Amino acid sequence: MVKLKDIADHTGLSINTVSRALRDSGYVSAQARDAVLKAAQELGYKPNMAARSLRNQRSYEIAVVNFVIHERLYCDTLSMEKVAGVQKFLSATDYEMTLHYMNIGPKHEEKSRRSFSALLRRKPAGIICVAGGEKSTSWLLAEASEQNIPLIVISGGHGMGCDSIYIDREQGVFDAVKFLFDKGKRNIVLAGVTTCSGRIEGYEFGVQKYGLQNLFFNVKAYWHASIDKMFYIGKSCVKDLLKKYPEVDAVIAYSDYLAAGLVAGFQVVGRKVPDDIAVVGFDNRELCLFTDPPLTTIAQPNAEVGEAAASKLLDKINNKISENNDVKVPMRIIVRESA
Amino acid sequence: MVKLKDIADHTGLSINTVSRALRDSGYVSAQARDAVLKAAQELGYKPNMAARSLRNQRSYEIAVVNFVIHERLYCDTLSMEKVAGVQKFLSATDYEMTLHYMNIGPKHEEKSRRSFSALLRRKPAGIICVAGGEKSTSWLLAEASEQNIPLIVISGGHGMGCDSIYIDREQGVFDAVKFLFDKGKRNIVLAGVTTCSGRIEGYEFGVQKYGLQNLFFNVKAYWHASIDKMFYIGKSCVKDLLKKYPEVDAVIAYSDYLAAGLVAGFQVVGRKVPDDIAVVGFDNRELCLFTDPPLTTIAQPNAEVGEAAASKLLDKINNKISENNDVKVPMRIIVRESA
DNA sequence: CTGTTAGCGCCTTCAA
DNA sequence: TTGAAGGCGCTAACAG
Repeated sequence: MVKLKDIADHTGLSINTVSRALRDSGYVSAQARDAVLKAAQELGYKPNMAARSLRNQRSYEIAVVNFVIHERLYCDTLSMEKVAGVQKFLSATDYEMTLHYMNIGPKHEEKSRRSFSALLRRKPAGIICVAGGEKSTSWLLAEASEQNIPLIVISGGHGMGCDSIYIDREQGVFDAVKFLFDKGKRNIVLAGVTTCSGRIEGYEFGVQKYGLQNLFFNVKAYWHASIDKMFYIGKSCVKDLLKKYPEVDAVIAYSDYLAAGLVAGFQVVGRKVPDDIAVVGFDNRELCLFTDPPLTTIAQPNAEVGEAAASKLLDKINNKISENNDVKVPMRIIVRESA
Repeated sequence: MVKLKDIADHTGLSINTVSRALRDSGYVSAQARDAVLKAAQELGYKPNMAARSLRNQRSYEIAVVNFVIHERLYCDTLSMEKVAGVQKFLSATDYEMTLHYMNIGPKHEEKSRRSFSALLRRKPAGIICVAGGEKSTSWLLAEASEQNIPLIVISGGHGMGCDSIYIDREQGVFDAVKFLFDKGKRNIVLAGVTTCSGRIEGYEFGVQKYGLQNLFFNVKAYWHASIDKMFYIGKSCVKDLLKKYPEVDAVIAYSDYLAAGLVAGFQVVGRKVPDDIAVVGFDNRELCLFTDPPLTTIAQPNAEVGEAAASKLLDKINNKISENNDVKVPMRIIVRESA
């Protein structure tokens, strides 16, 4: 393994000068610098991160914590695409990404605390929390900041009291309203639950702006209902929806699973999608490809979000930024055939 | 941070004795051992892995390489569940899991080689390749073994010439044949492509054993066709299938996407699933929940496979096993309503 | 601008 | 059975 000493021997300089040259930390003549860089290149030098970590008393590990709100979300595509984005960014740096899973919710709190402590004891250079927008994890932010470990949350909402990259659901739904309005739809229903953050605000802003009626339809599902249940609810709530809003000509659903159910339900009662009623989903799940017709939906740019989070975290680690702030990332409409 | 010296001071022993006691490497009196363990517990000692790595000239990083055969497979659920299984196992050890992505196929080879070299230069303690069953990656196995880095492949086939955990597709399809036979089906078609490894063998073994006709139906799809295309092929091949095998009363499809298409296609032509024709899919994708009726399928135990791979890799790292061998993991049928 | 020195925490000699 | 010494590769502090 090529080490500093090898470069030192090769160039006739001291180990220290080589080290300074490679780290670009000044006090090196241009001549020495060039010689070192050339030798390092030729010999294929790679720093020994273990030695560097030991010396600097800090690791070069970025821990990504995937918050698992629900058993089925262990490998949720939306999260995993973000993780892949983080890894993509880090692969071009000296940092390594480690991946961790943590259940949240009251009955997992003790175990989560223990595993988070274990994580902190490894002193990662930074932490990225994926999907950790829940209030129930504030203890985690506190612990990390207490130990001075930079942390960024990828979240569905802003104002976490820490750095965050957040998906602008509000704008996404607003865009969907605009999209439907431009298609000539004038009676746009939002089908969701009262707690579906961002979506309601974006919807209300949209209908207000375009002078439309606020037609909120509460599907009365649990936020974390199983996905097939959500589908079933969508399919079976169609009658109620049509009774409550007979004039409806478009629906924005708070999840693709619900939207898929609605599409199936409308078919059953003989309403044509999208001509009679347009349907827009949310999240761009794989399922969108298989509904009939395929589902137009509002997508998160997951990979980009992951990359942005990693980039911002490294800035924070290197003290390029100081005060906490939220970076907003836009959603965009994926147009298929349901709207 | 609590280090060996702290425990040494606390117990009045030397650093060295403490170290030996903690690592259970003998030459320590029972008395000293107990005192050390107690102190370590009390003080909350955790080894400094950077120091240990530096000293031992080896890392405690297990690199998981997720092979990406196709753009959409970056975050394929089947792979990611395996990754989660690896992480679950490792979280109870001193090892860390890092995650990497690598495209395979001729046009990515150069980049892959570079990124694999970069990975090897970090000297991971071991490597787990997920979905790396392709011949095109043999160079990778060679490089790892050249550098003496233990490697395990999670694969769809055996006989990789290295340690592997492989999913027994053959048995999975055989079980499906048995399952359908027990349901009274006697004209079971296998719908797939000629290259879908394991499935054909399992099918042929099954029909032979139960004295059935070998009814293979070639769907003429590319192995890596996009998933919506696969669905479409399934839907549109129904007529050909019925023409070729009018007597068919069950179909085993080589992928859930194809199976979902078949279900949709049978509905169009008025064949009832499962009464007229039973359909069994492969992989247990999320889509199975949303077909009408929901899809019975053959599932891989992904998490278990990941755990098994991690366990076996650590054994290999610690020289508990020597010669290469393949561990076969069974698939199992998930019964829903399509069969 | 450059080189020497010391030490991060751990583990492997080797001596007691 | 125990302890002392040395060094893994790197970088900060200091001296030249």
